[in-house]
Amino acid sequence: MKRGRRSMGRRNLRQEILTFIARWYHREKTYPTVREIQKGLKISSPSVVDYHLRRLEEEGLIARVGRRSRGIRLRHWPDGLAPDGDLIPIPFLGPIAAGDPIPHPSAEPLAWIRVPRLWLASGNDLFALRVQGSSMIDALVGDGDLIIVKPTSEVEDGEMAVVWLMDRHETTLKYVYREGDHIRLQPAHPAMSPLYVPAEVVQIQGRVVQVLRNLNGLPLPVDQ
Amino acid sequence: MKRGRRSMGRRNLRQEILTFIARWYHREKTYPTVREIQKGLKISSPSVVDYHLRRLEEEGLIARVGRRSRGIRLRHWPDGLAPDGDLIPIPFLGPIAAGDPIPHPSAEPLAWIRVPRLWLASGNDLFALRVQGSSMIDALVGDGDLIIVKPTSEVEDGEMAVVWLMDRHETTLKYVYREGDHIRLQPAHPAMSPLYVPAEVVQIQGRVVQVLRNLNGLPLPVDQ
DNA sequence: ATCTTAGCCGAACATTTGTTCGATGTCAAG
DNA sequence: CTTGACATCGAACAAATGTTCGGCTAAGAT
Repeated sequence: MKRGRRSMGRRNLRQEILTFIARWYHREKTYPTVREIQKGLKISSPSVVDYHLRRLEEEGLIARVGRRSRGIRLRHWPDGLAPDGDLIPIPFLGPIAAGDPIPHPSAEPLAWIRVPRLWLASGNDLFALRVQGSSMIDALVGDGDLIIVKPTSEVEDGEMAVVWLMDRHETTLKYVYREGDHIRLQPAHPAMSPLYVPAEVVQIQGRVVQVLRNLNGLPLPVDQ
Repeated sequence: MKRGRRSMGRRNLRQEILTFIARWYHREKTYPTVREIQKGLKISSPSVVDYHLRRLEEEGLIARVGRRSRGIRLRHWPDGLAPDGDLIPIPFLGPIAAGDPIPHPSAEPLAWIRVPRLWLASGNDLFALRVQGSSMIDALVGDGDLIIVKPTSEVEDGEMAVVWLMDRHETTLKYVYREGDHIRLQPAHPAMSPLYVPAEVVQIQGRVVQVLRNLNGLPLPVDQ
């Protein structure tokens, strides 16, 4: 942006128009007209707005739909103003208890849960499970909590993993630390002591990405 | 000159219009005009559409915004067609630790967190806090967790409340049960024993509606 | 200096769009 | 049959909206 134009206190109308459109969309659930932009930003003439809209369209930041009213569409949303619409559906694979292995990630989902995309770094192959019973309470996960898991067989030290202990036939949630040929499984609850087990008996099933607990009475909407 | 519309299968135009609007909104990210509805449903005149829109407005199913173009708004979405877009912004009021009282609900929010509306029954005056330290671990709430609170001074027996203990100057999260002139404060952790305190020292600050824990590395997006 | 370019301005034009109006059709209840 | 409600129809008006046009300004390039 080496536009010489900026020297004196010039307003950056292009940017203002973009965020105006985004904010309008949030408030009104629809896009503004040219003249609504004009009034909102105290611009003298609709032609000025049109002028900038054409530029923004050339830059690919917006699109315009024919001659229709409210024909502006945002293609790239200003920071922090991306529309709500960004929920990603995550397959819900069922309940999980200490005694059971987790369902295979490719299993047929029983339902879908929608989570704001912003909350999740790794978007792709996540799945959700509902914890049954109090067996995972040392991970601060209670009965009925929903956990979102990224399936993987490798985790970094210090990440919370879904672990299958082959010797005990047991699924638990623990922070994982490699220590030589053993693995330290550290409960999230600070008062609980860690478990040291040989690496061979530990099968990492996935990384716990998120824990959701709803005390509404409502279940987290794992349906339709 | 009579045209069409025999007494055979009367169409339910009201309903058709509603779902047409919803589908249009999904496809176009904006609401249709009267004439777009007319063409889409092959209605002969815009006045017919207007007629039904008025009725739908009387029934409270839609709202219309002045004389503006595309001024229709759906108030009740037909089944299954509600837009994903339904995140509600909740004010984030700051950190909370055992030693501190919670911020006043009307305080200036430090940030906003967006939560799917479906997850929350009581929509209106919720706010979010970030738990600091491990002092609330007997509520299965760890350091860094985000809790969403509905401010109220009354809770039902068995609901998890944000409690201010006046005698100890302490905030905790407990399940609350009234027992005579005492109150039983029950930790979520089943191994922990309950606390019995006189009703006078208990100040209910709110009801805990939701607990969110993110193990991504990312903080839960608590930004504008 | 002149030229060029991005940006601004006001007015006008051409559609699109919301809304009104009087008339007609349909059907069930009285 | 008559009546009244609900629904439809075509046409038109008036407001809104998208778009164009000629001219203007300021600043950098030549």
